[in-house]
This record gives sequence, structure tokens and C-alpha cells, in this order.
Amino acid sequence: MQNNQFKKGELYSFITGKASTAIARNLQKKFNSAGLKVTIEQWSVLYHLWKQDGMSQQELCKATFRDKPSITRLVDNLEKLQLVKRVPSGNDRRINLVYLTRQAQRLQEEAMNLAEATLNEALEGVPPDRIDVCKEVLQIVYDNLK
Amino acid sequence: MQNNQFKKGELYSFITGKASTAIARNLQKKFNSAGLKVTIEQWSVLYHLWKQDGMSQQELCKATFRDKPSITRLVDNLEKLQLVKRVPSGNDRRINLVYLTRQAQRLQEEAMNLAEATLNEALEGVPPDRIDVCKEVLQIVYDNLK
DNA sequence: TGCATATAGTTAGTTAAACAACTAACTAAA
DNA sequence: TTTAGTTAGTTGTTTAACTAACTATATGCA
Repeated sequence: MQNNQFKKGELYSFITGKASTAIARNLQKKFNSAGLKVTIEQWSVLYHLWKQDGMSQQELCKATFRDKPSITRLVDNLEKLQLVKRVPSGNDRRINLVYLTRQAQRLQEEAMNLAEATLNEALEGVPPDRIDVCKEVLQIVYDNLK
Repeated sequence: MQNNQFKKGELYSFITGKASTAIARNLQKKFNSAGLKVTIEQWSVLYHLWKQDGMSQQELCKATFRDKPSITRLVDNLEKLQLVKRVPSGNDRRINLVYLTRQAQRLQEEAMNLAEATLNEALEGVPPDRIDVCKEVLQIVYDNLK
């Protein structure tokens, strides 16, 4: 145990993740301003479908670190927005494959550009090597607790 | 603009803050196992009251990075749990000062120890200087977007 | 074949976040 | 002192997270 790494007064911001909250909020505002009617959570699902269309809900769970009910709801809402479509798998009738609609495909570039812009704003003035350290630490944290 | 710091494929985990989610989830489980009947969000309010009792709701907003309705509801629930009490300010009748009950004071040590344990687990194997870099980067991110 | 077990997804219930619209109380300037 | 603007807090609505309990389908093994 590395007991003195954190003094009690410093626990808070690490645990509550205010930085990532701020990033998410900033991106949501950009979406709203641009008239993109998606939430960050919905975006996080679309993001993975843009990388690989036709994932199952289970795969989306793993990719987005969400549980099954969350994905059910998110896909419900994305279907209502006509951005994705559930298609039953031919091989295994338990499985829903989730496919992007034309409409969602058209959103990709704009949404990704806004996400990139948010990150560039967030990381303004941070040297690349420090970003790398930060990414590594956060990855270790995630792996340690998984 | 530092345009090539992030490749598009790397946006995701930074924006969605999976590390802080994992930390929060881990701490919540520790609370549950220990029979502490508080949520992480409630803990985040208690945390600041343990540092300084009798803060106003507005001050709690700033400290926890939440908006006013969120604090209203968290304090509502903490009151139901008999962990805090609203006391109208003498000087300004708009203001509620939020005070810890005896019961909440008794929770402090146990809750803080669990939070510390979570962080030690999370940061196992991460050298202290890298943690410092990480904290600095996250602080800059937060300030950049504020 | 048949049954236990695992997997994919849904539904229900509680808690919380974000936003907008609101009331009440205070402050400062005409 | 009246009015305009600000600040503190509450309420309503939508979206989402997490847990538990559920249905339906598939798989593995006796």
C-alpha cells in the first residue's frame, strides 16, 4: 500500500472526476449550439457504431462501460430519434444488432469535429508528454479497479 | 490550437471519464459493504461539510461543482436520512446553512478511510510523480473549460 | 433427449443530473 | 420608497445510472 500518495484533502476531485464532467458538459453545449439533438451518452453509443456498425447491445455495453439496462434505454431513445435500428441476428435470436441509419451516418463528421474541438480546448497549454502520462495513469486506475 | 495531440480514436475515454466512474463505483461498493447507507453524491456533500460545517447550499454548489437544484435534492435526501439539518441564516433569510447531525459526524472517519483505501487501490503501482502530473493536467483541463 | 446453466435483452424502481421556470428575499439606484 | 436587478433556493421535466427480477434463447453435459 502506498499510503501517503494522497492527503485526505486531495481525495475529492480525483474521486468525483470534475475534469471529465467539465469535458462532457462542454461537449454537450457544443452539440446544443450546433443544433445536434443528441446527449453525450447517446453520442458515446454512436461513437462506437461509427467505428464499427452493427454491434450487438452486449458489445456496446463493454465498449461504453455501461450495463445492459442502460444500453437498452439508450438504444430505445436513439431508435426514437431514428438514428439507429435494432436488427435481430440471424445466427442467434437472442441478439439485437444495432445499425446506424443514414441520418446518423451524416452526423458523424460534425459530431467528431466538435468532440475534437472540445478536447483541444480542454488540453490547451498542456504539453503532449504530460497528456500521455495522464492517459497512462487513468488507464492504470481503470485497470486496477476493474 | 494543438491539433494533433489527440487522434480521433483516443477521444473516447478522456471524454467519458471511465477512470473516475470506476473510482466512484468502487467507493460506492465499499460503502455498501460497510453498511454505510450513503451514495457517492451524498458523500461528496458530507465531505465538504466535514471540512467546514454550516456551509450554505450555494457554497455547496461551488464546492461540489453541482447546480442548485442538484444540491437542493441532495440536501433533501440527506435530511431524510437525518445526516444534515437546514438552518435558516440569521443575517439573510434567503440562505439555508447546512449543518451535520451527530450521526453524520460519527460517519466521517469510516467514510474517509474507505475513500482513502479506494484511492490507494486505484493508484497501486503508479509512481507519485506521475500522479502529480495527472492531477495537474486534470486541474488545467478543468480550468480551461470553466 | 432433457435438464441445468449461461447469455442477451427487457422491465421496474430508486437516485441523480441538467435545464428551465419559478418564488422569496435582498440591494442599489432613481 | 419604489422599481430593477440579483441572489438563494425550490419545483417540474427529461435523460440516464444502477440494481434486481424477469423472459427468451442457446449451450453443455449426463
